[in-house]
Amino acid sequence: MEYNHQSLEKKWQNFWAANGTFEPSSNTDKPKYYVLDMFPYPSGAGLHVGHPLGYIASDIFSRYKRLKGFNVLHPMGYDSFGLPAEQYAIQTGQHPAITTEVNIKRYREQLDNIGFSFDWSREVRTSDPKYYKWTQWVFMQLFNAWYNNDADRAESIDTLKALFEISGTHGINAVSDDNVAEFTAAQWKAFSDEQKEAELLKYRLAYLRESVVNWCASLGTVLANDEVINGVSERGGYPVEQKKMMQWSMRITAYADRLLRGLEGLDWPEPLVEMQRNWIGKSVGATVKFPVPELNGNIEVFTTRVDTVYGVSFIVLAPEHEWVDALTTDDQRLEVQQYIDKTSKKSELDRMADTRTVSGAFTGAYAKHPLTGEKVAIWIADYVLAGYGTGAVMAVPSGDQRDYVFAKHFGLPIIPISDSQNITEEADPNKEGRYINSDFINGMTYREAVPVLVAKLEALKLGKAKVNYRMRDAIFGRQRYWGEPVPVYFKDNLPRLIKESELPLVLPEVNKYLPTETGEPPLARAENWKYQGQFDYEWSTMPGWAGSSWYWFRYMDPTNEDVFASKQAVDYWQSVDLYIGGSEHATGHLLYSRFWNKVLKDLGYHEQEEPFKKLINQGMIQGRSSFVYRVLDEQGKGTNTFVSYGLKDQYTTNALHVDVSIVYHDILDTEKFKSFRPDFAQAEFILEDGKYVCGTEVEKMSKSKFNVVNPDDIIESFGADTLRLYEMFLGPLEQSKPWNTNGIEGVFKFLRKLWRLFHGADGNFYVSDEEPSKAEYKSLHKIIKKVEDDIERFSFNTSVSASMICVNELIDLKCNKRKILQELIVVLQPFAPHITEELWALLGHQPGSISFANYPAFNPDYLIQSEFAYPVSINGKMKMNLSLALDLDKSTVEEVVLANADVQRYLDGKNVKKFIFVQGRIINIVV
RNA sequence: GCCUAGGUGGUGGAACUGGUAGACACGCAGGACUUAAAAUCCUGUUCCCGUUAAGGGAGUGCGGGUUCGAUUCCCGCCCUAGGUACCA
Repeated sequence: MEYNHQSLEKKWQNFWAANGTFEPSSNTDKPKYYVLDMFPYPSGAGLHVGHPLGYIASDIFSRYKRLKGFNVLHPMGYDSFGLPAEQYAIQTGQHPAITTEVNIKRYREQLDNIGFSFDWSREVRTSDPKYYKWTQWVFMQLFNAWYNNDADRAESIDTLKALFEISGTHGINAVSDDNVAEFTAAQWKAFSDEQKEAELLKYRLAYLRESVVNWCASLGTVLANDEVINGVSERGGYPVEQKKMMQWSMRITAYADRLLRGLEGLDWPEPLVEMQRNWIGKSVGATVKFPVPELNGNIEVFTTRVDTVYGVSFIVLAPEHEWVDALTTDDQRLEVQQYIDKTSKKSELDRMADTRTVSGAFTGAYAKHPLTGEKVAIWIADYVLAGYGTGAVMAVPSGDQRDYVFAKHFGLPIIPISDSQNITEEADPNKEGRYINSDFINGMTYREAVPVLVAKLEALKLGKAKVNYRMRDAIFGRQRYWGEPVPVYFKDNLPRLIKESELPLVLPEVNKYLPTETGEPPLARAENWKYQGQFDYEWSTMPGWAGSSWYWFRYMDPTNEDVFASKQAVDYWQSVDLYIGGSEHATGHLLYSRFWNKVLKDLGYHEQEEPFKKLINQGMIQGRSSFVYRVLDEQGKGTNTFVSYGLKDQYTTNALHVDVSIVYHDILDTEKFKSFRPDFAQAEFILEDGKYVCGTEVEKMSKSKFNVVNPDDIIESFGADTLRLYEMFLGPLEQSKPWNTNGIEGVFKFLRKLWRLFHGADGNFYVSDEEPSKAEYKSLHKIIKKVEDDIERFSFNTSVSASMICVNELIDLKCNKRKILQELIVVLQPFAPHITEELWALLGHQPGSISFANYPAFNPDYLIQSEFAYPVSINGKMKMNLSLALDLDKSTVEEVVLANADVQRYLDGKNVKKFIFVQGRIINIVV
């Protein structure tokens, strides 16, 4: 029988599904291993060939781990709440649940074709009420928690209430809103229920408060910072403006430092760790207060260079700073007001694009320098951001380039503060010299000055050491329909949780998926949707990241109706050992997941500080578009003639995308092209060498560019095993690369050769029971070692190459020996599961048992010593590698050395006096 | 600007801690089989010189350095991709 991938692959996919082959055993002594993929949003376009890249890699690793004796959890599901389904609903009136269901079905079919070892019995969908019941439950845990800085962990809100009962706010060290009240235990007890709730809300990890948000009018919703790219929405690219709104937020800033520290122990790609570090943006410095006698208060600034405080020659406030109005003198009022008007009109984009122009306005007011007592002018300028630090900076023109430019532009003093500064052209922020013009720190170095200054400011109560973070609390509400309802109702204008027993709070039906006429979110349209028939529910829904911020727990125990996952399951599976997904989630999903994981840990639901131990970012697969060149006539109109790529420069042409499915090795199938579009039916071609050559370009895969390659088509022609191997063979997993079907025949041939190795010319299966030769064992054990090493370091492209070499060698040796092939197919099983299952069964093993066979043990004795290169030193210092010459068993050590040209050259005729051996190897040569 | 990754044949890419650069595959060229084509198999394929060959020279973005030996390590520069940006 010839290699028939179509029947063979279907057969095994059905077998695996029918037998639940990949459900991990619940009762086992095997060590556990949890392999997770970032679950997809099921979009209407279906999968293209780029989507499964990471899934194939994780599947190879999962299968490999099973062969290595692990109890592997490898689940899959759908992140099925999201904007596209809702946009579609708005346009068509179709309920998003229906669209989602259809899309999921299509995804599932496509995924099934590839032969993954997912345990589908554990599938989760974030839009399923049985699932989002627990997303709502997690929200409740966050609502019912506060962050105790002294314990450095979240605690139940009940412990905070208890502390208030005993001593009021005295001694509380919590992460909270800025505007918390101070009160005694007696005052607390005297508070009304509403007052207490209002106060507690300022401490909860999930809280409601008025905040400046990224409002996207086109999408009709607010967006988190990571959903805004360059001032426009990540989805759709619509403009985003700043707006004050009552919003649900998550107090992720409470975890800033733990999120930062936790990065150190993770086996994650360095760029990704770096991205999270930058996002958290820790800066260590100090706050300094500049008294303003007129207002009977202080302007507080944050600085990382408190040592430059004597170089302060003015203060700059953000135009939005709350004191600007009160500070501005009557003389300056007009100018200040004009400046504020001007900057507030600038969009976020303009403000960023325009970083070169210096602008600002003087308020007319002065503050007192905290140490010298001198008058310091107060300015406003839009280079100071209201949202970072205190929204005010102390300007040190000699040490900060922006302050320098500003001072030069407005003619403000520039005070040098260090004997090593050169400030004739620009600011000089170096920390090398000793201070000048700096009163009591004159002559000190940077290291000496900082602690003394901080101590002095603290003694004066005009400053203290402070750590600042760039990360903001995460906005949690979305004014959209297709998301988890927030399990909250309003009583006396204050949010209250519904009871746990009332979960899930099911998404109500609405007549339209748009905001109401009064601008309320779509959920406000739901009729008779009131808690206990009288209280309004929260109308905003949770953001897209809610459901994905804890889903790895649900896979551990997906059908449990009593808890999000049983204690037993959580204790067993612990956390994800290997997580594979794209790096685009660096500052969104991966940060929020770590946050929720830590909260759930603090509240005692599990014991893992981090959810994902090892992370791999697979690269993106781009499309490779093909072009034809239409000749234009003298009026610039398109003719019916198309010129081949190599000759196009002789004509005036315009390039048109042509469907990649009618192009083979960049040669256009001109007949198919004629039926590609009706107006091409009469097309004529100017050929080169009798062929029409297409131009190519690497672009994003998209329908409009006709460069989408559907995995189903590849599987139809070449099979799932070929697709899997080829995706891996394409290059390093982490690297982004364009899809190019051109090379796929190479791996297809490889599988066919493997098949033919077991089959005689008559097409019958045939293996020999003869004892394999030394050379045959060598081939086998080379691949065992190579593939094992490569899988462990996720170098799948090289393991595929090694497999090809091995099969070629066995073909040259005409080896069809049972002992060799049996182990070879186990090694190949993770990559090409279908063909190997078939061969395994043909060898007489129980069907399906290959998935849990033992990975063959590597035996170094089968390899000659030359395979082990090792370094050798000469006279104890020089290192060289003797791998080349040790091939011959008969060689004496002298012969070995003399056979190596490099060694000879180095020895340069000198006599070898002595060889130093350790464990039968030369490690040193003395001359 | 800053951070991170990378730059190797016609193409995708190998070379794991410095040790025969270009594995493996695609493509291309030639050959076998065939009336022919497809499929399959075999041979060759970094570039330059050498009629073939033997042989020689150059070569991993550019310029230096360390080393017996550098794609690999160090210094300076150029380019590409991703991230980030008045963050005080």
